[in-house]
Parts: sequence; structure tokens; C-alpha cells
Amino acid sequence: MNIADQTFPAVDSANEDRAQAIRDQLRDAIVDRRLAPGTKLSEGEVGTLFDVSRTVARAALQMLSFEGLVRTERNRGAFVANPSPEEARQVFASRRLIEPGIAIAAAGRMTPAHVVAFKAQLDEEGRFIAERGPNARRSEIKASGDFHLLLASVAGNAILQRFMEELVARSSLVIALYGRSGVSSCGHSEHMNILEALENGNSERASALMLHHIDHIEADLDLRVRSGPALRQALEF
Amino acid sequence: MNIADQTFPAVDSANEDRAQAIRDQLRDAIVDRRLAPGTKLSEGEVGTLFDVSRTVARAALQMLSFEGLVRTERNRGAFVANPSPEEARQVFASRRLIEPGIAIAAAGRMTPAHVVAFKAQLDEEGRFIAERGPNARRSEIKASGDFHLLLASVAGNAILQRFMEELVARSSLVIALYGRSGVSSCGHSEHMNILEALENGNSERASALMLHHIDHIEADLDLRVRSGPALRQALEF
DNA sequence: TCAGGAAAGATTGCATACGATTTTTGCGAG
DNA sequence: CTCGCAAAAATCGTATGCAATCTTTCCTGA
Repeated sequence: MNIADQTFPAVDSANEDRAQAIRDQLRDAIVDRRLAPGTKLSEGEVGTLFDVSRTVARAALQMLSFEGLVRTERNRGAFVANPSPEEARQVFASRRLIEPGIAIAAAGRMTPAHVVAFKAQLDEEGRFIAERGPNARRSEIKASGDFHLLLASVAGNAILQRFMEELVARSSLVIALYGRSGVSSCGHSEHMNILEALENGNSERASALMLHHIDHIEADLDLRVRSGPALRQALEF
Repeated sequence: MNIADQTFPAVDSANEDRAQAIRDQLRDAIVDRRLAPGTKLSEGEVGTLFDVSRTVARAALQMLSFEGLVRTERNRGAFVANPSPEEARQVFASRRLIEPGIAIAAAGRMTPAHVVAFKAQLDEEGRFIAERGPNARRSEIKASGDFHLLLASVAGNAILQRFMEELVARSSLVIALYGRSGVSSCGHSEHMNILEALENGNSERASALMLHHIDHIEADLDLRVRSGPALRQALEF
């Protein structure tokens, strides 16, 4: 897959940092799997596509590299990250450690407005599950991640929220790479159960459900190394 | 305090990325409080001091900004972060969530070599506590942080390790800003207790001790807003 | 036919240049 | 003496140029 095969909507919010806007669009493209793992992201090409200089494109790529979505090699350039099974395990180990605590914090801060936002979020999630086709599946993965991001924002800790943004993005990559078929609908119902616990202020239950939920997501992955990791890396698949 | 008042050792590891080396040195300077919170870090000055162009200096500052050690304002530049009490609370809330889990993971992976490294670390910590003067106190804060970083490296999760690097660095800033006097010696004994639990493979105890340890560190802070946060921010102190 | 290697092309790392924005300085009116 | 405003200086955001490095192509000799 070549980056030039894709089209990106124009950068609109002009007042904000342009590099940040480019980073956001590239991140969406990676998380949505419009950009396959291993894809080369050359500074020149990114710059041309977004109509900025290499300087700005480079800054955007550097940001993505910090988030672990892009791997950069000196004098070789930037590539969409291709997480190894070990990295995948570490992503989920991190989530198991952090997200139950996030759920507890969020349970203590839920307002009616939050509940409304969650319901809307879950509705959208359900719509994508009902649809078929690879596009719907992409949106489904993204929507599923958005549930967790919404939860993190409710928890009210900006630092943990940023950690979760990174972990969710990397999870999407991992799921796209190693996911089997149909955990998603199951995940949807788990999201609904978590919301119910949050609504009732039952933080312990929300936390426990979250832990199981993460376990289920990871259990649906096939993290066995396929043909020897050295070969995979050498071929950049 | 002006950045030019300080001297930095020369960048030695030439093969590595220069921006990264500059970031590391600036981070040390911030964590050691050789650079006071609020200090302006202008691209030109950093570039001149390290004998690189603004391009490289800018990249280093961008990295520090991602870690939360530096705050950048568009068209105004970069400043050493000046965490608010609320940010300080979030830092420690994050550590309370993450570090007990790190301790559990580390307990299951301790080797004799690790124990030796910990003992050396604690020895050094003890030496700085015995010494007097502001320089020793700086080294003491840094050494105390290094204990937690060593623990994170033993835990074997690169993602969590990076999170901890950020949290420990920000904690050092917070302690320098809001710390009262003498928790340090107390912290040292707590570190020794944690190591003992780790040596015995008693993960539950290590985890509980770690949680209390973090509570103690935070309890030693004075997080009351002093003269109105708006004034402080306006004056950039 | 195929391996080896040199040359051409592409891409990155870094420095520098220039317009835009902010901050400081200097000066005159009140 | 102080306040306000305009000019000067400093600093940032971004584009572009050049050298270094990597990749690809293509030619030669076995």
C-alpha cells in the first residue's frame, strides 16, 4: 500500500498548529488501517500531500514516533509501526494496569451529561456493527476505541488521558494486525455493561468489568509468531 | 535564572541522535533544578549552547514538551514547565495507579543481578542523604527517582517504563516546587523495605509498600495554592 | 546467466534564510 | 514622572538548499 493511494481531507483548523493537524490525520489513517503497518511515510511525500514543507511534515512524524505509531530509523525514514506480538502484549498489560483505575475514577465523576455522551457513543458503535464491509469494520474498531477514550476523559486526569490515547491507538494497530474475527459485538455488550455500572456509581463493578473486557480483547488476538520474527522484520511485514 | 548561566557537559555520544542527547541533558538540568520552572528556553540560545542549529534545538524542545517537562506557547517559545497543584495531584494519582502494578511485575522478574544493581542504587542514595548542601539535595532527588526508574526497567514493559520516565521526571519538578523538607530519609528507608519485599518475591507486600511510599511522598508536598494561581502564572514563577 | 560493484537517484539530517509575530526600547504628550 | 504608542530588536514558524547516507539501477566480468 502506498501513501499516495489515499486522499486526506484538507487541513481546516488553520489557526492551530499545522503539524498537529497533520499528525491527527495521519493517526486516524493509521488507526483506521488506511495506512498499513510498515508503510513508508517519507517526509517529502507527506509534505506534498498536505501542502507543507518537509519541516512541518517531519514534526508531525516525530510526534507519531513518540506515540509509538510510527517507527523511525536514522537516515532511512519513518514507517507505520508494525508492533511485534511482544509489543502487543505490553500494550495490553499496560491497559490492564491503567484502565480499571480509570474506570474507578470515572465512576466517581459521572454526570448526566456524560451518560448522554456515552449513550450516543454506544449507539454509533452499534450502527457500525450492524453494517458490513471492511469500511464498517474500520469504523467499528475506531468507535470501540473512542469508548475507552471517552471514559478516560471523564476520569479527569489529563496525564492518564494522554497515556490512554496512546494505548488505544496502538491497540487499534494491534487488533488490525493480530485480531481474529468477531470479538467486536461481544465488546459492544461489554461496553454497555460497563456504562451501566458507571451510571450506578458502582465503581468496583465497572473496574472488574473493564479488566475482563481487556482480557477478552486480548484473548481474541492471535499473538503466536508466524514465520519467525527475524524474517518478518527483515521483510517489514 | 538564565539558561546561559549554566554549563552543560559536551555531547559525547556522537553517533546517536543529537537532538536526543540535548533532550537528555536539558531533562537532567530541569529535574536537577539547575533550570528553574518558568525559565525561557529559546531555540536560538539552546542551539548556541549545544552548538547546533535551531532545527535540532527545536526538536529537542519538542520532545521535552511531549514529556510535559516543557510548555510551549505558539510564537512565544518554550519554558520549563511550572506544574500547578492540580497537575501535581494528577502526576501522583497516575503513579498510584501504575507503580504498584510495576512493583508486582518486577517482583516476578528479579534476578540476583537486579538485586546487586538495586543495592548499589540505594547505597548511592544513602550517600547523598548523608551529605549536606543544595547540590547533595539535588542529587538526592534524582537518585530517589532513579530507584523508581530501575524498578520500572526490571518490570520488563517498555511502554510502562516510558510512562514512568515521564512521571518520575515530572515528580522531581513537583517535589522541587512544592516539597517541604525532610521526607527524603524516610523515603530511603521505604525504598529499602520495598527492595526487601522484592528480593523475597513478596509481590503483594512490595506493591502495598509502594502505594504507601507514593502516598508519603505526596503527603510531604504543600499543594495549597499560595497567592492565587492566576498571579503566579502571569508572573511565570 | 548471475554475482559484484560503481554510478545515478532518492531521501534524510541539518543549517540557513526570510516573513510573521511578539517583546522590548525609546520618545513625546499629558 | 508616568502613560501610550511607534519603531527596533528579538524570536518564532516555515521553506529551501546542501551534504551525507541510503537505495536502486545498470553495467561488467566471470
